[in-house]
This record gives sequence, C-alpha cells and structure tokens, in this order.
Amino acid sequence: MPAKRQPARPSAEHVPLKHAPSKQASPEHAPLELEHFLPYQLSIVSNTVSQAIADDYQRRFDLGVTEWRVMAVLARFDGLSARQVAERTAMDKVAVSRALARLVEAGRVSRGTHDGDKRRSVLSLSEAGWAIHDQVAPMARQRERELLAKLDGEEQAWLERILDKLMPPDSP
Amino acid sequence: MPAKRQPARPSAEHVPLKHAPSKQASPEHAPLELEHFLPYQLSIVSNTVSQAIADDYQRRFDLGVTEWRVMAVLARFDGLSARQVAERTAMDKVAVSRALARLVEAGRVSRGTHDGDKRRSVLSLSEAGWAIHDQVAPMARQRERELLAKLDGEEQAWLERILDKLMPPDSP
DNA sequence: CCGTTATAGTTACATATGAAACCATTTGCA
DNA sequence: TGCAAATGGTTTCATATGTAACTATAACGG
Repeated sequence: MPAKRQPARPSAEHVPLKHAPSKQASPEHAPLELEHFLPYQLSIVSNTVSQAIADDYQRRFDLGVTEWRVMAVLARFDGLSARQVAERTAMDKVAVSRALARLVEAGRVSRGTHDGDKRRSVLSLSEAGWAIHDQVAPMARQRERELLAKLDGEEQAWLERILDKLMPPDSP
Repeated sequence: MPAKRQPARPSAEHVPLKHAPSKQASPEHAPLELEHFLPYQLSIVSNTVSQAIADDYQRRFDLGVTEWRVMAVLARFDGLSARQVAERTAMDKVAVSRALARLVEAGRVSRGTHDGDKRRSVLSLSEAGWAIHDQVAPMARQRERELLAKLDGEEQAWLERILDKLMPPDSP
C-alpha cells in the first residue's frame, strides 16, 4: 500500500543536525497537530483556568482544589457522607478522605457519625467553613465570568450546551 | 446588610443528624452548583477524555501522556531543543526533561547537541519512536472522533471555534 | 445465628508533578 | 577582554495523586 507523500515537515531551525533525523521525509507519519487536538486543548484550557482560580484562594486560605470542591458540595448538600461527596465531586474516595482530613483538622468541616450506620460519616460546613465558602464562592464565580468574557453571548450559550452534553452522565 | 433568604437547601438524606448542621438555613450562602460551574466541567471532561485516551497507549507502550506529547511535537518539528518542545507542549521544562530522559532511555528519541551552542539539545524521533508514533497517532485521532460523536455537526464547529478562542495565546 | 460478602473510610506505598537550587554555557556590556 | 546576568537543562526535595491493602461495620444467605 504505497503511501501518499507528505509535504516536507517544516524543520525547526536552519541548523545542521548533528545526528541523523531518522526518517525525516518518510511517508505516512501524519503527525497530530497538538494545538488543534481536542483533548489537548481541553487539557490546556482546563489547567489554565483551574490554575488561575486556585491561585486566588490556594495561598490565601491554604485551601486545595479538592478541598474547595468538597466544601462547595457541602454548602449545597448538608450532611452528606464521604462517599456521597465523592460522587458529587467526581473525586475518588481516597482524595475525599484526605481532603476531609485537612478540612476537619482546620475546623472547616465537622464530621459526625451516621445514626444507625457507624461506618458512614455525616459532614457539614462549620461556621469557619461557611466563612471561607462565602469568600471563595464569589471569587470563583468572578473568574468564571472573566473566562466567559472572552466569548460572545452566542458562543457562551453553545459552550454551556456542549459541555453539558460532554459531561459524563454521573451526578444524580 | 440584611440578606436575601435562600430557598431551603435539599437535605441529603432523611436522617437525623447527630451533629448540628451549623447554619443550615442561613442566608446569603449562595452555593456554587459545581456541575454547572465552567471550570469544574472543563476539568471533568478533560480528565475523562485524557484518561480514556491515555489508557490506550499508557500500558500498551509504557508511554506517559507527557512523553506522548513530546513525541507528537517531534513528529511535526524535527530537531527541536528541549525548551522549544516545552513551548509547544505547554509543559514546563522539568516535565520535558523527565519525559525526554525516559524517551531517550527507551531509544524512542535521539538527542544530539546543537552545533554552536553546547547547551541546547537537538531532538528527533528515532525509528522506534516513529513506529510508536504511527500506532498511537491514529488511536488518539480515533478517540477524538468518538468524543466528537457525542455532538452534532453544528456543535462540533462551535466547540472548535470556542476552544481556539479560549486557548491561551502561546504557541507560535 | 454464623460465616461470607459488600460497603465506608483510612493507611501505605509507589509514582507523578512543581518549585527552587543547581551546573554548564553563552550573552551582554563596561 | 572579563565578569555579571541570562539561558538550557538536570537534579533535588517537598507535595500531590492513584492503586492496592487494610479496618470496621453492615447486609445477606443458609
């Protein structure tokens, strides 16, 4: 199956290579254009955004992303168990366990035991937890707005719709 | 500043809480709906997708995501230096250094020294590297197609456009 | 009832990742 | 020139994260 010839790849620099460029002009190596490869783009955009947001509260409150996520769901659903938190945050139970350890230690979350099932925990934001939450939540929203500001209204609507479709069908 | 009353949050379970739910019905705690929070969605979708793709080649070729990215850019741009690879992959130089260490060790990338600047390296995929590349690239594309298959044509077009806009303005 | 199996959560280990310190070389410029 | 500052890369260390093993409790089947 004779291969279709590729246009010569751009050579990065006009510099004589010391070592052989292996199969430089060889056929069929249709290379990925990373910067237009969807999973790559998603990863970049996601990391950039998350990083930007996290930087805000990370240092200021000594609060990790995972911890923040846990707090966010406890703000909406009081009294969840660790497992339920895991479901709602798309984190695995180990991550949740660790986040909770820190949060409880810091007095931001209170942990009780489920009546009638001593395995389960019953989790709530404490006063201190709420105080943090009420500062971080607006910051997060603000960052989201800044991100969306790069798009016009139509694009924003589509993005919302598209992400909803791409989200794995988990959280109830 | 007297607060606007929130509708009572749904209580997670119909179970008596042992410990006080702190400020259960307290006002003003407008909680984030994580599952509609853009950065969160991006993170989930991105991780899900990357994971799915990586699983394919990770085990089969003992090839990490970072290594694959390096290979992908070397497939397009032969003879790059490590720093240039870093730029093109949005990875930091440490990550690139490590990825290269493994790739060179595995004989998938050959590393020379730049004539006239002994600090710089000159990188190329080796034969073995190309062999891997030519197997992985189609797999990656296939996964991308599967992801896009969840969207109709119009949505696909918008997504592409939107991601291009959201991508940080780096790679030349 | 009692033993098996499942579930909630934690711990331990191994690997990944990021920041900063660290060489070597090159560049800029007094 | 020659020396301070910058650049390319690697190493080190501290932290994060994932997998598997483990503990405790609960549910199930005979």
